[in-house]
Amino acid sequence: MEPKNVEKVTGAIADKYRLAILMQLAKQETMTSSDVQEMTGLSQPCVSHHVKQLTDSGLVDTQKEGRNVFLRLNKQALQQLCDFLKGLG
Amino acid sequence: MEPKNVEKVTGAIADKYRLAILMQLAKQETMTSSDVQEMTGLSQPCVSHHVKQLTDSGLVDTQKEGRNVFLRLNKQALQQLCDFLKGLG
DNA sequence: TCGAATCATTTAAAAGTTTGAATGTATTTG
DNA sequence: CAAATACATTCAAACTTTTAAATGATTCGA
Repeated sequence: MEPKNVEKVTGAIADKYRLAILMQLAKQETMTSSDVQEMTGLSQPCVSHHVKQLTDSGLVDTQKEGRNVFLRLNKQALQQLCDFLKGLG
Repeated sequence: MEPKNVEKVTGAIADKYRLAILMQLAKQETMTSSDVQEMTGLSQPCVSHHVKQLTDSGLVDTQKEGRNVFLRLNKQALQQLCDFLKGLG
């Protein structure tokens, strides 16, 4: 993984709410933006913004079905970050 | 590693200059703040600020010798972050 | 001891992030 | 079709981070 991408991915993780989303997706496989809204208590536009950061970073994939957007962890992206960190240590 | 700490550590990584410092420490074992200043071209106070973020996060240990501060990667902290990420994926 | 070197802190400006209200689009339900 | 639901986008305010100038402390060398 390129440093520029590491910067982006770690930046995506480095937020209370986004980390909570990632942790929930680790337990739960998928959730919708509405689920996130309920879980966090954030406004819908704010959730939309956080979800965008997660998808832009590659950590989360989305799949639109009807009105809903389903989020899913991208385990490969996580693995790639892990590999980069191992390369450092 | 606690989520709160993950947030802090990933936040410490998520910067161009701080990531460059970490990558250099992966190659070079130790460097001083002056070395960082030279490497990055940043002002001395700015370097001091970034180094503080890295040490506060636990990713970097410092050792003062005379006028110099020697930086060193904390591999255990890196490993702990890695373990957390593995737990997600 | 004097001057230079290394680093920390304070302060303030510039840049970036986070947030929600308002609004818009698309989809489902009655 | 009208109303409701799910989500995106635009905008502006609040907040945080990044940056360097100014200053101060400590250490080393001549």
